[in-house]
Amino acid sequence: MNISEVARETGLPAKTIRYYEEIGLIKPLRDTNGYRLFRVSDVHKLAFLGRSRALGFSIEDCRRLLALYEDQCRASADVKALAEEHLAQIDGKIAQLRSMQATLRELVEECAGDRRPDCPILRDLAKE
Amino acid sequence: MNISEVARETGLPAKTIRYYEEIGLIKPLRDTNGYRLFRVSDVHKLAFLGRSRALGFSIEDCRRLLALYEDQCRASADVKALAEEHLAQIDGKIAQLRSMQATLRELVEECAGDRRPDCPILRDLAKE
DNA sequence: ATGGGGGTTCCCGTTGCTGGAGGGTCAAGC
DNA sequence: GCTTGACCCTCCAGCAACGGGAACCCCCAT
Repeated sequence: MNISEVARETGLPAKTIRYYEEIGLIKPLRDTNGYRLFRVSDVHKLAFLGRSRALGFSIEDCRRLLALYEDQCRASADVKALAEEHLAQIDGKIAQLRSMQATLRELVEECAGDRRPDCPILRDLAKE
Repeated sequence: MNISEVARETGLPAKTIRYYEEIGLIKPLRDTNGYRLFRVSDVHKLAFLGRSRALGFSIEDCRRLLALYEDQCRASADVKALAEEHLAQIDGKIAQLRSMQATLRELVEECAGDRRPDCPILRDLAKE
């Protein structure tokens, strides 16, 4: 399988697939002409990576997840720990965004949004 | 005022202040020895930037907000539009994070987290 | 032979800084 | 006058996770 076919199957851009090879996440074979040659297992790994990334795991986390996936002797506790840590970070980010959202919503509601220069949003940003 | 004093007052790292000058957000004076010399208005702008950034506005948005702030003839509608657009992006990000959070929470709950290799998290990431 | 649609590498740009190297400046103490 | 330490300066590299584009190779059909 060549790269564009793999891209179609996994939904990942070819650029991303090349990048994943560059950083050692996959190691496709090479054809005599220099083209990458993907095995089914490579495609499988790429799909795994795509789903891990879609859940917001960092590349380094994905690397660890992939290693655990390939290790038949893994302990599910290790996977769970990784996922829980990531979940905690997501929780934190959501909290932060919600705080911004709340503040902004208030300010936007207070703002007349007309031609006059007076604006509670700017006033808040400039306060003190 | 020199940079470390401004850093203390605004809560921004000196590096960040230099960076903001580099990209043209502020234009402090220079002392004869080459040191930056900050006016009260510079400090004020930096505080404004700090609060805008804390609300999640991008640097370019901050630049626009600052321009609106300085423009006595601005229309509050312009500020409101900017804020609403940003708010919409925050809403989108929260939605995305919540979807990740929901999926991850489910998977984490299903996972035994013991020494056995069987793991629903990995199974989900590898599915199909 | 030529054209079009693959593939390849390499390098720069993104966002918003942060860290560090290498060097000038200033105020205090001896 | 000299040193020491705490400032300040500029410039360069790097982070995450790619994306865009140049310059070039390869293969197949007409």
